[in-house]
Amino acid sequence: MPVVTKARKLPQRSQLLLNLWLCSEDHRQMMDQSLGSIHGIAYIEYLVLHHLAQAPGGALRRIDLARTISRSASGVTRLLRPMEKIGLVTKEHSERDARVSIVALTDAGRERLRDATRSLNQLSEKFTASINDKELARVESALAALATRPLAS
Amino acid sequence: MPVVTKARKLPQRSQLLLNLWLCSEDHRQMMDQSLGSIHGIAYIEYLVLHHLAQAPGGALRRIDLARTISRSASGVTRLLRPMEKIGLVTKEHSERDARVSIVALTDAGRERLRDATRSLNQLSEKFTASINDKELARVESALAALATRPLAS
DNA sequence: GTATTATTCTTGAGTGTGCAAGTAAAATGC
DNA sequence: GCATTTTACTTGCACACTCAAGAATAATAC
Repeated sequence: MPVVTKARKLPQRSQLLLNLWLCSEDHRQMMDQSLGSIHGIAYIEYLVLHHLAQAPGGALRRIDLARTISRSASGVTRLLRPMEKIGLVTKEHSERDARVSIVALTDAGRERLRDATRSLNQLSEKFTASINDKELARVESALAALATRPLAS
Repeated sequence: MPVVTKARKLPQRSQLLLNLWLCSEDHRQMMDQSLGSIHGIAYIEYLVLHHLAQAPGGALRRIDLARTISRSASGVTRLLRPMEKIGLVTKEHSERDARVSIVALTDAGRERLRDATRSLNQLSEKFTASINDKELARVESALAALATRPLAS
């Protein structure tokens, strides 16, 4: 007689994190495709433009950018290369520290960001249409609690 | 005089999705590292084992597995190869349809899943320690609403 | 039954990512 | 000042993933 091990459900917290992951993956794929086909940039590239625009002077050290978007330093190097090539950002040198190189938003980058933001907002509206503002606020605060670092709001 | 464009904050819903993504990425990286160092499997491999265990008979068609874990068919082919090699799963043929190949959990796979689940639960507890059960339930229902397909609970 | 279309899976090519190692420069210790 | 350590960045390598194309089989149309 074969031993049948009953498949068990996971505890609520494990299941929640699994669902968080799957849901976020689906959302990212959708955003990647939409932003890619409409504006020619990936979601992660949008994130770069956005964070640069938020930074004073529209510029950041590469290492700070890397931490902000949860990528490695080498990841940032390779991510920025094509963005420099098409003129969305430029590479500048720090006068104080010869090790650091600064990545700065160009006018073209600012324009692309503005256009892409319109699409992003529409897509986000659509994607979150099923939950109301009250629920939204709750999820927002729960996410902030979960995060291992301060989140923008 | 230089034109200064004021950096604007994003609408709440766009910002929420951005935060959801970042939070989920951090969580995934943490899980990957922990499960990898302790049990030698990636988070995505854990997900495979888990879904196989949930399926009747501990087996699934590759294409169904792919949809469940939000990966492409080719992604599943390459993901399963090393797992077959170390004996966590086996490849079987369908008698009804010669096109499909079935992936089935082995005893070793079941055992690895059981061990890894213990770690996963501990990690999940720790990761979600900052929110209480009530908030947890709210996030759970919000996630279910956001998802484009039914989520397990 | 035969032709056409759809489905399942695998493979090749291209892309994106991290890690480890290497380079250069700054900071620290003495 | 000089040696050591730390920091910022880039590059080589390995790996995971997708898409497009191809092979085999099933389903559908007629």
